[in-house]
Amino acid sequence: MHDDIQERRQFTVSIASSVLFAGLQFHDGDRLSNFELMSGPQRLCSKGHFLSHEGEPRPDLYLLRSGWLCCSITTPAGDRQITTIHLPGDLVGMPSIAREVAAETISALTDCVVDIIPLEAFAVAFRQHPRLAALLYMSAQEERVRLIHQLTLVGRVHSVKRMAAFLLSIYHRVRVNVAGVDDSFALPLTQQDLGDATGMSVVHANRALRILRERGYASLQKGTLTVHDYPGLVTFAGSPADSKRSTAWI
Amino acid sequence: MHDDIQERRQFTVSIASSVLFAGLQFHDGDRLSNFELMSGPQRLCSKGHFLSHEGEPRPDLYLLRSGWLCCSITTPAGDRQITTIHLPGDLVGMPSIAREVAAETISALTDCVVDIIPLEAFAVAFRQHPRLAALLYMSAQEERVRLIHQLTLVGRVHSVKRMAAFLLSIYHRVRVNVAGVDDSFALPLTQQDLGDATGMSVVHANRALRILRERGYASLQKGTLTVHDYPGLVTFAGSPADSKRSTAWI
DNA sequence: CGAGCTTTTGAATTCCTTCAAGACTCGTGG
DNA sequence: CCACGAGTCTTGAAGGAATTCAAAAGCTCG
Repeated sequence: MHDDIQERRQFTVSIASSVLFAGLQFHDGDRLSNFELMSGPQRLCSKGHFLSHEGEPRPDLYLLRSGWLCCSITTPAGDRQITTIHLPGDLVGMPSIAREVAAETISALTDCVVDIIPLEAFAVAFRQHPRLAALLYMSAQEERVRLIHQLTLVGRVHSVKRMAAFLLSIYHRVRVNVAGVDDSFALPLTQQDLGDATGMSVVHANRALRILRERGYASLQKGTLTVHDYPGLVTFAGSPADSKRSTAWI
Repeated sequence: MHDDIQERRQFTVSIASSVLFAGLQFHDGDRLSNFELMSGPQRLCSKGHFLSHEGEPRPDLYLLRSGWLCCSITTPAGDRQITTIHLPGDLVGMPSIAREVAAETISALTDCVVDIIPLEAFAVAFRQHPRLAALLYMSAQEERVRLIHQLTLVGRVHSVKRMAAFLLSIYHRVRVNVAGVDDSFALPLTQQDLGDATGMSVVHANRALRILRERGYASLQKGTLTVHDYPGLVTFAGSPADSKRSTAWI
């Protein structure tokens, strides 16, 4: 199925959070226009504002063009759990597609630009572009794996290692997604956000960060995350190596 | 897109964990045979044994015919996090499809019968049965929502409510999936399993269950879960009401 | 330049885990 | 049929981990 590929095009747009499609190449017959049908009117969302709220009927779907977003859920007790961090190229809001009401609140960590994707685009994709549909499906599964790992982290790993693993997961995604990132990059998350993502209080998030800094693994200062000792951090976090993606069945 | 549906068929098989397709009806043109192409050789797995292990290359995909399965991840420290409970009708092992290596360990909570689904079946589904592919996609998104809720539970909800919400989530799934279930049904999970699923120790799981029993919400005895006060349990757990699924875009 | 958000630290408290030990259950083999 | 052992359930007690409370200092943006 792979062998007949002659002309290829490289995409730089990722589909669904955390899945970068840069490495994937499409048969030319698929055409870049597959993606075009998925773009709609643009929308701006400035830092701290919301794209949609949990419980809202018929939420839109977005393709994040620039900036960082995060998705979160608020408990009846008023606590917030951040479930996903979205980087440019991510498809945002997909989980709610199978529901009548938005499953998550989507908020902007920085100023953002998004395309609003018409629902109809997906119907077209599934009817007429099976390869694209299959890739969308794979990226949804990839996202499930990410959530499974996050769940394991939050449920079973102590705070400092948890913070280490979480920072690493973002670091990895940013490195693939964004050009010119070295050991240091802008991380637009407050310590409150880090706590809400890893399931700990702000105070404890701060202490976890301090320990990581003191041990020389990584430090977060003025919105910049610097990884001082990458191998050490990986060993300390004990996070499983990401295995490569397999697309053979498509 | 919906209007031209004349003859319908009702399926009783669910696709992907937690998503029951009983309520969905297919256009007759889709044919039940769409499902046939997804069934392969059967395999038995007796209680306590494993269908596949985390890290194993090229794991199989399964359709669970009877029995209960669970998927889990083991941390470097040796702790286990149960990520999903699978009921009959569930598609099991999908998250690993996008990886070269199994993301989860799949183990049998009871004696089980599964069909092994050839990978090729999915390629066929996406190429030739777009409606089926779209439904598979939706169920993957549904599963993401379930994971998001579980993550929120584990990260942000105190132990007793967490246990209550977890039991409720299983109760709901069992009620839709299995015929003849009333307020009482066999729950093949040990307290260790409940702890591993909700991110608490066995001892604490036991205490959480005791409190739920003492307050008259629900009790788990000899492998049977009995919900004594459903409305009370729902209120106590504070779990968000499941909104209906929307399939309009297909 | 001041208000509000964020970061940081200490101290007290609460929640949860670990350890330990006894009771119970269930399947197995004598 | 009973005894045994492994796994499960249950409870108490001690210790550890994370939260909450509180307060000060730093930052940022209008």
